[in-house]
Amino acid sequence: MPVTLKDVAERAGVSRSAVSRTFTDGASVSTTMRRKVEKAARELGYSPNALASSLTTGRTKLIGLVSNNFLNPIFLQVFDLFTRGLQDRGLRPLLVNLSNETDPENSVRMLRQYSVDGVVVASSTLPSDFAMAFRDAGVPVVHAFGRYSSSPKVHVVGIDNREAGRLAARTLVERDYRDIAFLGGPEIATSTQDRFAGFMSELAAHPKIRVSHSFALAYSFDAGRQEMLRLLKAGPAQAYFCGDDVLSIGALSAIADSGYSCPADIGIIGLNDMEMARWENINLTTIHQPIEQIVTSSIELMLALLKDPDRHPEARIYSCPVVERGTLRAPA
Amino acid sequence: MPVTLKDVAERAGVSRSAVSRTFTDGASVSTTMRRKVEKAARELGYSPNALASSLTTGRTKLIGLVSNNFLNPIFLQVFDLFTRGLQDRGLRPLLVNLSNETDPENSVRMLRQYSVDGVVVASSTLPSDFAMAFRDAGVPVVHAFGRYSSSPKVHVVGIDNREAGRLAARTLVERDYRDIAFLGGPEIATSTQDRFAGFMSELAAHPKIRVSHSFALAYSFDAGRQEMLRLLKAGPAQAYFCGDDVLSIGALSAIADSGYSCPADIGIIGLNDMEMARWENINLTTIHQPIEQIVTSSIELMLALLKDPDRHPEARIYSCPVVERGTLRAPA
DNA sequence: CCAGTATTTGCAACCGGTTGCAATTCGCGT
DNA sequence: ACGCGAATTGCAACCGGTTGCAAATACTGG
Repeated sequence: MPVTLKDVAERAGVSRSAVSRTFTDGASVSTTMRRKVEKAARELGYSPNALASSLTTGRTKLIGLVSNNFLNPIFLQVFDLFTRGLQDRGLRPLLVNLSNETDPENSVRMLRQYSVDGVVVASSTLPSDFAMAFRDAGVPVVHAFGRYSSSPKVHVVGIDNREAGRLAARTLVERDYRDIAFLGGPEIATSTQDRFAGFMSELAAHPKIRVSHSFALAYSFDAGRQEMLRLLKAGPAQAYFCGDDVLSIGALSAIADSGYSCPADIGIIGLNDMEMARWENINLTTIHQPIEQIVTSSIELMLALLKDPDRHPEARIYSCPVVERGTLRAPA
Repeated sequence: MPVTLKDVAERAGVSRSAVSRTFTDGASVSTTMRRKVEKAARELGYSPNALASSLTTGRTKLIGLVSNNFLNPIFLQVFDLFTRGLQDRGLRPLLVNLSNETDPENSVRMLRQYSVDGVVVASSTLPSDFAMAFRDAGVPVVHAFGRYSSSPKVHVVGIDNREAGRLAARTLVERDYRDIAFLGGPEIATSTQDRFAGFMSELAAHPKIRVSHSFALAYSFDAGRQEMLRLLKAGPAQAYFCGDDVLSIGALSAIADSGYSCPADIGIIGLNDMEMARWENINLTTIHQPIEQIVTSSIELMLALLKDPDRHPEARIYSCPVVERGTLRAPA
């Protein structure tokens, strides 16, 4: 049923190589030949089989897009930007959902079976083992939203989560909160670990300020709400740095339900600045994560990596401004 | 670098066919042989090249997942469920973002180049031409969230948007609203057209009720907010059926900002029941779209279609209950 | 018009697998 | 130990392309 190279060759009365060459740019074909072949191809509705050609060229133009955060609203933008950016450059995203997968091996095997040219791991919670497993399998890999390190083992694009933690702490201190807390995401998420570490390190310089911390079970509305309900019962702090925006919104809903008011009684600062954070009914003060830059940069890095797979691992880190909205009181 | 069938065959001292057979189930291999081959394969770290095999078998297990709604929060669940569901069945989603694509031909060509086994179009706004273009190219296709028809031209899974429009109208009437309106999504979206038609047809039976309508430019927060601001200035109705949840939330924010209150002054009912609708700070009364059923059913239908591509087109329609929350006053 | 070089074309082998067919080996009954 | 059918194995062709190489053709200047 599908029309192949051979069909076109026969119809045009030329060799198969000739047809192949008119469809690969940079090959030597005369204009006469090209016209003949294109005519035949058009008449037959031929388009070359990308997979078959990948066999000899060794490139599929397939890029594995691996994540485990499918339910976090931040990923709307991430997926939109990745899919658009990749296909604008002639690459195709092959999606892998890791939601309940712990072993990198399976994904590595699967993506190698489909001989992807490269893999983008998009997750702030996966340990770097995941990305390294791909690297070790010889597949170019970029870890977007990955853990920052001064001597990265794989290519990383994202933010410095420790710095973000420090920034959150500074922001709360500036606003004269004296009893503050970290409400983290799951403790195994590298982003939570780093944000926590940064938060604490900044506060080490302020011994007068009371600091506490706890962790929610997931980066989700329900987990944030539940943890905040618990904290409210036990006696809440004056302000919280929440692990991310969804968590913050869960916390906000708990606060409202318990008869407290934000920011009058309790302040909240989130992280991500996802679309919903600016919705007036939410209006969350938060640290902006430059999604677009991160995605664009990841794609560019991937492109460079496809050209030169042995590039030395590199960390591309973008800075995060605080976005002032309505869940923190004004600076002193 | 990558290890192939031949390498394994040589190491195990057997023919290439033998190796191939131990990796395709249903083939005749003795236990001795299988063990030998598996040992060699393990030692070499071999895993078969899915794309190469697709050349002869004619199946890639690749499924094109095509959409243009990447920024609508409802798609978090849609993508999560699709990717999980497909990969649980050994299929791989190849993502296509149609956001600024109007011509089906490009996508058809591209997906044929990658010889996908089937295509799922997931969109409530695309006209059915899109799905039909795939069908015409001989690719099994399911249109999830597509337009309902009693004699569908392609396989459709979703809701009956006209019925949803009628349900919305009934719900508003029951609550004794006498001046009501439809605030639709983009007028070219089939879902908006159908919801509008249903809404109006139900109200035809209530000549006493005042009805008006207008359309936002997109299914988005900003479009909803902007259109509602305009309506508020011109003199609003008592209650609105909004095209979908994001639109509703934009409208809510406009209402709050203009000093009105919901549901005291103006009632809102949305459609979709996306995750955020239940967030307490939003608490949107809405019509529930059974995402999980739709996705699961689409996948099952696709599986059936892969077995029997000539199956007669079928529409699978699921019903939508109203979810009572806080943006509509109580029934009379 | 011719030699000499530069382009264009086709042949055939190959990419990494699968599969029909015939040859071989196996298991079993006697 | 022998004969038989069933199960296993290898050969070789094929899937839809690409590409090195050599043959054929097209240009160039003298």
